[in-house]
Amino acid sequence: MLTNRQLLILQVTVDDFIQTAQPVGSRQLSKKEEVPFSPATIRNDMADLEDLGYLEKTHTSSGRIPSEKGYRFYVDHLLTPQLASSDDMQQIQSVFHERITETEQVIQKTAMILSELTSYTSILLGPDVRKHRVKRFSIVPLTNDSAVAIIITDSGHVENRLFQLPQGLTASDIEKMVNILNEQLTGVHLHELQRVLEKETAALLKQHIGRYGELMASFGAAISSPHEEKVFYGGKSKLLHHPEFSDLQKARGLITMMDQANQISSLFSPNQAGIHIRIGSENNLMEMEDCSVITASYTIGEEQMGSIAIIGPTRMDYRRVVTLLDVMSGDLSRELTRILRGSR
Amino acid sequence: MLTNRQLLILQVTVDDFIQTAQPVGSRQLSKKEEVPFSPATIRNDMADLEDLGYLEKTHTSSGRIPSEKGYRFYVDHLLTPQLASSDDMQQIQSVFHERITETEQVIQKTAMILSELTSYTSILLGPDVRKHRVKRFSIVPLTNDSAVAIIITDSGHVENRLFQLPQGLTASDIEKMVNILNEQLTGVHLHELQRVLEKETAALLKQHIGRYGELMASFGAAISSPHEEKVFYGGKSKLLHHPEFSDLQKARGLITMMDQANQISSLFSPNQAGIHIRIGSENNLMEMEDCSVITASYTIGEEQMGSIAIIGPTRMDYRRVVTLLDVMSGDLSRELTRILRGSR
DNA sequence: TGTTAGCACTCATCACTTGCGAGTGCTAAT
DNA sequence: ATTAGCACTCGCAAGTGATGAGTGCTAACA
Repeated sequence: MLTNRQLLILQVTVDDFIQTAQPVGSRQLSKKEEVPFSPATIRNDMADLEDLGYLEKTHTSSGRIPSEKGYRFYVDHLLTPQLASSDDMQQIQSVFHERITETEQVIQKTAMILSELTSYTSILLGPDVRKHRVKRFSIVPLTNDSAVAIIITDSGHVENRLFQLPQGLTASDIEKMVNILNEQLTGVHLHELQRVLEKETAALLKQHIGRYGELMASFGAAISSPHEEKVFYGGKSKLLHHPEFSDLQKARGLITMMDQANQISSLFSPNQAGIHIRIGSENNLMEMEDCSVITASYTIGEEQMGSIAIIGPTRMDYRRVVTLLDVMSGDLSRELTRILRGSR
Repeated sequence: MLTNRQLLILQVTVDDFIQTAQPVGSRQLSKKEEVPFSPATIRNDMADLEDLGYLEKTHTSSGRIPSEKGYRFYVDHLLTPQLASSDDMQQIQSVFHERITETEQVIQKTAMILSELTSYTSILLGPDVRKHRVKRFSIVPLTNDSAVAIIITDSGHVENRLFQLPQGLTASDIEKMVNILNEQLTGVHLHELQRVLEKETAALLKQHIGRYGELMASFGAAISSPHEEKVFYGGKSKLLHHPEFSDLQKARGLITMMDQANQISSLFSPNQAGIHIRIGSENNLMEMEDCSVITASYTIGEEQMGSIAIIGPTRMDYRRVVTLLDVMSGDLSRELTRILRGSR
């Protein structure tokens, strides 16, 4: 069990390192008002903390830096909550001042502001489309042999797909088809779409539509091609301004990773409410060794919709980021809910 | 006027520098088969080329590197055309093998392949939506007081906007409105939409729809909020692998620039057909001092739709990139045209 | 007259040394 | 239990010298 003094020293050490990015020495610490002990005393405690695995040295005679375990302890036990400054609050509110005409636009802007406020990189996972329900189907023929299928969801999201029309399909065929689709598929989850279409709706279509086989081949494929979560970034370059990435190797690795959307999703805990912190190797990604990820999620109504994350160096300002994320995810949820569930 | 030997030496120097990224010395050049002259002769010619501004030295006793003027001359006069390798052709074709269900998807994939083939960064400007014409309007109410407006263009592109519904608007009001919009606005260019809506359609709507004022305030704003060209990147991180950007400053500058979409458009010549090359400072952008941009454009039918660009170091493999861009832009145009204009 | 060999000179780069300073661990005194 | 003192460690920056690739110039050569 750690003594009070050890707790204090650990906290101050982490705080100091987060601010300066320099190894923290005992002399330096003892100068601070909060630490009324001599360098020697501090050294002893630091040595203990090192033995316990909370601190590390970069070389035999350097100051200490927090280990991953140190950060973990700091985050779990030493992080005192904090109110967002009114300045920050104002910035956050500004996202919602303009008239909202597109959900994506709001999310993109949220990403930007977050990265601006934190000086780290933000990632927003767009609404998980597969959870949305079909509100309306529509098919618009473009040429003799191609058309675009449009799905509007109850969340106001619009998906569209090109598909080929078989020769000789009439306008009334299409009208019939749209009617059937709307009757049968309204209210179905997008991820259920393919299943329901094949098992239930197919038979009905077959009865009423000419050239059923060809039509379903291209339409079915178009409709069920994956509905993906979009990924929005804010301030990709922000990370590069922190000293831990002045190593070109690491910088490259990070940028490359961010370009590969598939890796990104592994950074998000699968949809738990609340704020989660993953430190360094806890991300299970080589490129993220020196990074921490803090995630939150936003909701529409009661339903979990998407996630917000901030990526920063392990030496990031956890306290500030946690508060900002907390406020931001709350406001975003409230605003989206207001618009899309206002009154039914 | 340059002698034949000087032309040769300039060409070989640029070629060599493009390959090695190292200043080219006279001894080194004289070893090549294509250059049957002694180092001393080469030195004399190089000195002349330097006086003329085509070559530069990094320091008093280093080899020569091409100046911007040197690259410009090389690109304008010494670049012999080249056929794409069948390997490259195959890769390019692969973009179109899958069934195409979304234009954006094809463009995104094009961006990826291009950057993969060149090892530079590619930028594709999506279709310039403002040039498209309205094919169909649709409005889907979400809740009592919000709805989503959908515009389908003749190119199969779908735009959607959220807007507020005034209290007490009936379903039949909306139906009427959609009918009027479709009658009046079909065939109108998207960039003309706001004008036509205000000048011509507004009067008609006013006659038939209750709560006209409130409705038009939110609907009009939603519809006319900018229809932007989307920007697609391929291989943002690719640039960082070239030695000219091992300087963190420059790398940061580039990545930051790429995050600011508004700067990007300035890299594209305003919609000229054919292939254009801008070298270093010709881009009028500080961050791009050490970069060249090669642009081409793609069309749907006869109409200029969007642009393709490759960003590489000034020391980029111009010949290869030009051929690849040429082939790719042609294929992309052909494929998009086939799908969207197949038969009317 | 155009080309080439020879030579003195320049400059970046790398390995090596050295001094400095911040920091440590240990021991003995308080 | 805490602190002062001291010898020791190590990273870092500045300085040194050797190396080699490259140059400009001049004189010889075909």
